[in-house]
Amino acid sequence: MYRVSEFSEMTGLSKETLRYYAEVKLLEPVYVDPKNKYRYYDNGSYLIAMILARLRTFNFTIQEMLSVIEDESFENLEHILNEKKRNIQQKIDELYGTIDEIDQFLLWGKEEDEKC
Amino acid sequence: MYRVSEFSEMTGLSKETLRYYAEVKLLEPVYVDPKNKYRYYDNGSYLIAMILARLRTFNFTIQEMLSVIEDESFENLEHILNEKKRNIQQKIDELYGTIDEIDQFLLWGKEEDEKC
DNA sequence: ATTGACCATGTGGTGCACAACACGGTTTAT
DNA sequence: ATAAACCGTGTTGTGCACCACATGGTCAAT
Repeated sequence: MYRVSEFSEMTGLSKETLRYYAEVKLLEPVYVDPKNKYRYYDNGSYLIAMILARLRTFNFTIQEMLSVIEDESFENLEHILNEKKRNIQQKIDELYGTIDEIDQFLLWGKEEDEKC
Repeated sequence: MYRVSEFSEMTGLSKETLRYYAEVKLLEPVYVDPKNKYRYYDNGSYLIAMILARLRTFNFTIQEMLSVIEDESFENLEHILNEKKRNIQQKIDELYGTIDEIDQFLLWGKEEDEKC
């Protein structure tokens, strides 16, 4: 059983982040001392925290992470990750589209120059 | 000289957006009636509003638009647009990086499966 | 003169994921 | 016992680009 400070160092998630994750039911402490209200985490928490930290680097939102966690067996994790990949690809396509638009705009500027 | 409502319809920028753009000195009305405080725009404003609307579709931030507008001759516009293109390309590269990371994570999951 | 459409200002809210306090209680080490 | 280190809650702030009021004044047409 680890207290927040220790768990924070173990996982790389700040105390505030841990508190927030508990608040949004993303990663709740396994035990809360009724006297202190001190929150305790264990090795199971650690495993989940590691996954969450990873998902965060994949730009997962809290909602998306919740959908991963709610499925305790992680059966859908692969599916969700593939969906995420498609989302990212879509963003990439949009960005390429923006580059195209900028190119057209630049081209339009040149044409105007020629007219003058 | 156009009043906000008319100018809003002409440009596709909402009244609130116009007000906000005036506040941040991005597009100020050419004339403000001292009695009314009514704000008036003209054809010059229209040209600038069109450019701003365009830049907005290119995901320009207010600060970036300001840097475009401050240079009244638009001499640096081409340069700024090219810089923007590089920024976008960088974001695209990052997103591809994220896809790679997800792929590695998925691969790691498969290896774990094999061990079991 | 009255009604409806227009205008301005000021304030608060939006979404996201926390960070940064302040305040007060608790635990641990000396 | 005392001080340092830790813990909790609650509240506010952050950045961005607006949107949505509420309030009160103004303009145009009838």
